[in-house]
Amino acid sequence: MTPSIAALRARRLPPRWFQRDTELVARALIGCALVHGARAAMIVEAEAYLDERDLASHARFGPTPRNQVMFGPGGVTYVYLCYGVHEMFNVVTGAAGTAGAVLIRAAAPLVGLPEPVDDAALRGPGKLTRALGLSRAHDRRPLDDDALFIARWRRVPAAAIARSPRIGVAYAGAWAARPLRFTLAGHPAVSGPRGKGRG
DNA sequence: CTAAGGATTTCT
DNA sequence: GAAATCCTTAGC
Repeated sequence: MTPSIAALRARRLPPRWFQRDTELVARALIGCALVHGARAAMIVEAEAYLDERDLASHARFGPTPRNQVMFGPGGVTYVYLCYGVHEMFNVVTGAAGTAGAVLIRAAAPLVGLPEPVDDAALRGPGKLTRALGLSRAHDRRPLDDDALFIARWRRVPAAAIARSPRIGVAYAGAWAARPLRFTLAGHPAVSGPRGKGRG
């Protein structure tokens, strides 16, 4: 079943939707559609990155030129380059003055993706941004934009969502173990460990 | 397993 | 300024 971009636009989530607790938003993003231009994909994996206390978060050093948007109000993008190679797409969360963002790590193809499309095409944060045509050019953009937004799509029951430690943050001490990664359990597009379920 | 790759942040 | 670090991926 493939939705139209127009139908997704009608279901667009407003800025206020993102201006809530980061962990709550990360979980609620599973099953939503990330839309850029004519391309859309269903989010199946997302990680919460919290405020200054979270030693895995970019916010851990306080506001800097790069991460400053994390300290503003939710509902805007935060895109940065990692390992000199990969663009990482995040959504800023929470109220102004409280740092927080959610990293979108994997999605399942919905519409408009360049062929061939398979589950691996958007599995992993770097591949996801490449497939959707997102880059740092899209940093700090409002998410209620006509061409870049997130829409309510599939309703996901609580039992279908798995929690696990975040990927690639082993340096963060005790924070590395916290279950701030949310996945659609067993979905083939989820990167790394796929959580509970048959897979 | 490791190299690539460029920017960010923290050090001297 | 210099050096270490980094929310990864593809390719030996």
